[in-house]
Amino acid sequence: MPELPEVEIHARNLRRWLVGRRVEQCQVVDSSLVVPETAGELQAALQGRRFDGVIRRAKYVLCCLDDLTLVVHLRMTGRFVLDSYAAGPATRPTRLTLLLDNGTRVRFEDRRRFGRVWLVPAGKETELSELRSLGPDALLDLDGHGALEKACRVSRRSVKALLMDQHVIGGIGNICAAEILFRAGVHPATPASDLDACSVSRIARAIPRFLEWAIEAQSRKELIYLGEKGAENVFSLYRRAGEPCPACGTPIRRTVVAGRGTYWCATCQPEPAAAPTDGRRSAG
DNA sequence: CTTATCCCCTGCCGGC
DNA sequence: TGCCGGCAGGGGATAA
Repeated sequence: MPELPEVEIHARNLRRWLVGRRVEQCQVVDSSLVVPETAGELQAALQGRRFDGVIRRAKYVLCCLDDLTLVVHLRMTGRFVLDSYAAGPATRPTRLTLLLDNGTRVRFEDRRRFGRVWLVPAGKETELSELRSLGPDALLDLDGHGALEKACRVSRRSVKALLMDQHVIGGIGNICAAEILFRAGVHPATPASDLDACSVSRIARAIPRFLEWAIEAQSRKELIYLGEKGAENVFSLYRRAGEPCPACGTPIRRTVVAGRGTYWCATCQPEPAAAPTDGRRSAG
C-alpha cells in the first residue's frame, strides 16, 4: 500500500469527490473486500446516505456518512479513482463502486485484493480493533515523539521494525522507514535501545518532515505506485541499490531488515558496532 | 517478548 | 517469445 503520504492524498481526493454527495447506489464487485458485513448489507446501508467528511487515521481512510463510518484500508495496491456513469462498465481491478447524485462514480481499485472495508456506527470507530490498537498518527499527533522515545527506551527490536509497527506510531511503512532513517543518519538495523537521545530526536524530527515532503512530492502528479507502468521514483534511496547516495555518493546498499527489503547508505548511516554479549564496550 | 516464516493475491521484471 | 523465480510501499497468524 500506500503508506501515510499516499493515503493522505487519497483522503484529500475523496474529500473533494464525496463530501456533500449522496450515494445513489453502492456496488460491491468483490465481496472478499467486505469485513465482516455481507456485500448486500453494505450496499443497502450506504444507499441514500450523504457523505459529510473524510478523515485519515494512520493508513486508514474513514468516510463519514450521516450515522455511519466506512473504514477503508488500501493495503498494497488499493486506490480510489473518479469517473462517471458514462465511463461504462467498471474496469477489472475494481472492487467497489459508489454512484453519486451528481453523475460521478468513485471506484475502489485493488489489483492484489488485499484491501478491506468495514462499516461501523459513527462514534464507534474505536470498537474496531484495527483502529483501537493504532499508535499516535505519525503526521498529526504530537504524541508521536514521546511514543517513539518511550518505545526506544524499552525495546531491543531494530529501530526500523519499531517505526513500521503501527501500534507504536501509525502510518509509517517500509519506504518511509528507510527514507526517514536515511535523513536521520541512523542505520535501520540499530537496536532501538542502543540509540542515544540525540539520534531518537533526529528520527522524531525527520518523521513529519519526510511525510510532508512526500505528500507534496507525490501530489504534483497522478499517483502511480512504484513498480507500475509510468511510475516515477521520487525517493532518495528506495529501490536504488547501487546508485550513488544523493548526500555522499557512496553506492546505496540493499539488505533485509525486519523481513523487508531495506535501502541504506553505509557512509551516512554507519552500521552499529556489534555489541558484545557482556553489554557495553568501553570507549577506551 | 522477538524474530522468522507463511499467507492472503496479482502483476511486473529480469534471467535463461 | 515463453517460462520461472523473485519481488512488491500491508498486516495478521503461527511457529520457534
